[in-house]
Amino acid sequence: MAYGQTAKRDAFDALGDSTRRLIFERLAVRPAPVGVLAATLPISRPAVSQHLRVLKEAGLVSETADGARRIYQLDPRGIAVMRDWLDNHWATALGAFETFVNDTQRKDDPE
Amino acid sequence: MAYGQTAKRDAFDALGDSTRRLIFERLAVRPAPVGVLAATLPISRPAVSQHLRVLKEAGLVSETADGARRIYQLDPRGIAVMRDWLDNHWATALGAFETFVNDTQRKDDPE
DNA sequence: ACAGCACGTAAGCTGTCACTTACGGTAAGT
DNA sequence: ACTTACCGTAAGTGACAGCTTACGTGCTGT
Repeated sequence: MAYGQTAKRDAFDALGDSTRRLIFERLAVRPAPVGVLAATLPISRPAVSQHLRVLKEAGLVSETADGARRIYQLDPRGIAVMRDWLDNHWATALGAFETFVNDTQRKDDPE
Repeated sequence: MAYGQTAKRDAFDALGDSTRRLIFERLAVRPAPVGVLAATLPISRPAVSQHLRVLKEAGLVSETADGARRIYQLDPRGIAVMRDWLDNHWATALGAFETFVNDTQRKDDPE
């Protein structure tokens, strides 16, 4: 499990920024190089590069060299890690909720 | 759809902080009041309160009054919003990837 | 070989956010 | 009624993170 729980950078940290979520959504529609992404965003091109590095370290995007350009696209591994985390904790919460109800219904029993 | 895409605060913004992810994980195991959470965390109790407010605004946790204490527990709505977002964009990315391959395989055709 | 393009990195600045201490409010116990 | 416990809010501070400009590198075409 190379991508056990977290990558070099946590995927949730990466998607915690709204600009990176925008980039993520653009890449979901269509893989693109840095310049194209920067043209549709209100920030400079180096800023997009920095965001892409964070997303890459989180395992959310992958890089493909194409001459002088670098094509970025979504990476399924990072998304899988996030989904697993959500599902796992949600399953735990469901079990805990039953225990919680059983513990508290002794003194409380609404309809 | 009261919780269409985002709540008052985006769920990804809320889980972008590692301390809030810790609180989230603790609440997944077992609903708890503020004081109990703060006792197991390296930060003060008011700090935990502030984090809980962020998580609540994001629809990730819900509050239940129990005398002077406030029991916090996970809220399925916020988690569902995040999963939907991930699944939706991932599905989009899969479709886009096919288009991308079709466009680029004209000059490239590996096995 | 040289000019031009696409991109990453470095350095510096600024705003935001997480944390603290101090305070006020509500509920339970004596 | 008074004290104690549990909690949220306000105000202030410090650190981090995102942004910009400037620069260096590698690839492409003429």
